[in-house]
Amino acid sequence: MNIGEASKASGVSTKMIRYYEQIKLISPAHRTESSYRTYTDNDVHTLQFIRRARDLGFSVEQMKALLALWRDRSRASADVKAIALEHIAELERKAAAIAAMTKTLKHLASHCHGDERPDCPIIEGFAETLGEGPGVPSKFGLANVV
Amino acid sequence: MNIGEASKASGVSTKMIRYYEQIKLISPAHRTESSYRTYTDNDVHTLQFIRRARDLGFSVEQMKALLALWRDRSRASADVKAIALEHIAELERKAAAIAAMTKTLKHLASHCHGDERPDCPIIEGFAETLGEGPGVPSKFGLANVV
DNA sequence: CCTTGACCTTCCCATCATGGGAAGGACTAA
DNA sequence: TTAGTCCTTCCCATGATGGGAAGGTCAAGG
Repeated sequence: MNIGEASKASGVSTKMIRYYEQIKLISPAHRTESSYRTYTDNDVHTLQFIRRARDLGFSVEQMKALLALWRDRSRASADVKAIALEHIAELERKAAAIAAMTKTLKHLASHCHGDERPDCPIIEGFAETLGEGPGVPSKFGLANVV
Repeated sequence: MNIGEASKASGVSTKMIRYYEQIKLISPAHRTESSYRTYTDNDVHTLQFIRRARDLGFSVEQMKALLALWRDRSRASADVKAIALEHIAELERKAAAIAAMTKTLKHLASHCHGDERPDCPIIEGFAETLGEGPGVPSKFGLANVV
């Protein structure tokens, strides 16, 4: 089948299928004489696998590892579980960061009248020095999580 | 003061200060004769404002709006609150998406022995057709949230 | 047989916020 | 004066995704 049909069958856009091929997440599709990509049911199966992993938030790198483990029938289930647990930890870290932001914002918002008057604890909270000193010089601040 | 000092004082990297100037989030810094950027305490205050808003997950666009409201002493607190509430809603949407992924993954992982044996419900869960049909053709799948 | 429309191809660009690094100029302390 | 640290601009990379242009291919219907 053509790339469009494979896309519909797998739920992965044609753009992404070509991209996944380019970055070698999947092997190059067979081509017709006129260089159209063709896909087998097996290829679609792989694409579905990718879509499900992606929908669970796995990165391309993690999916590469998962695909390799999927194909390796003799691998230990512990190998798969390790990737999953690591990803769960990552998700929980992000959830915690989001929860912290939400909590702070809700706190500020709850003290804001939200009417026509100008005084607003939210914006004052951003403006006031809260004794934090120099900010976290981290490569990955809270913002990257959102 | 120079950009390096302003960076340390505000917690915003020099790279980002220049970037924020470029995209007009902040106004162009004054320059010395040798075209070094110089910053006043007031400029640093603005940068701190930006850093705090950023740490709470606001986008550059939202920060533009917040800065304008900050400077406008006659604006209604409702205007600020609206932005904050919208952002809270966005954060909660992301938190929900992450929670859904985490739940699914934990469920799969809990049924995986995690030993040397090859059978693994996690990877089988990705591989099996679960009757989902064509995937969500959305521009923004779950994955974008992470 | 030819046209039309839907598909396919590759290539380049944009997103968002951030950092890396190179090449070269400016300043400061010894 | 020299060494070292700062500054400047410019270009490139990230990750996963989409948009769109320019042009080739294919199938159905007149």
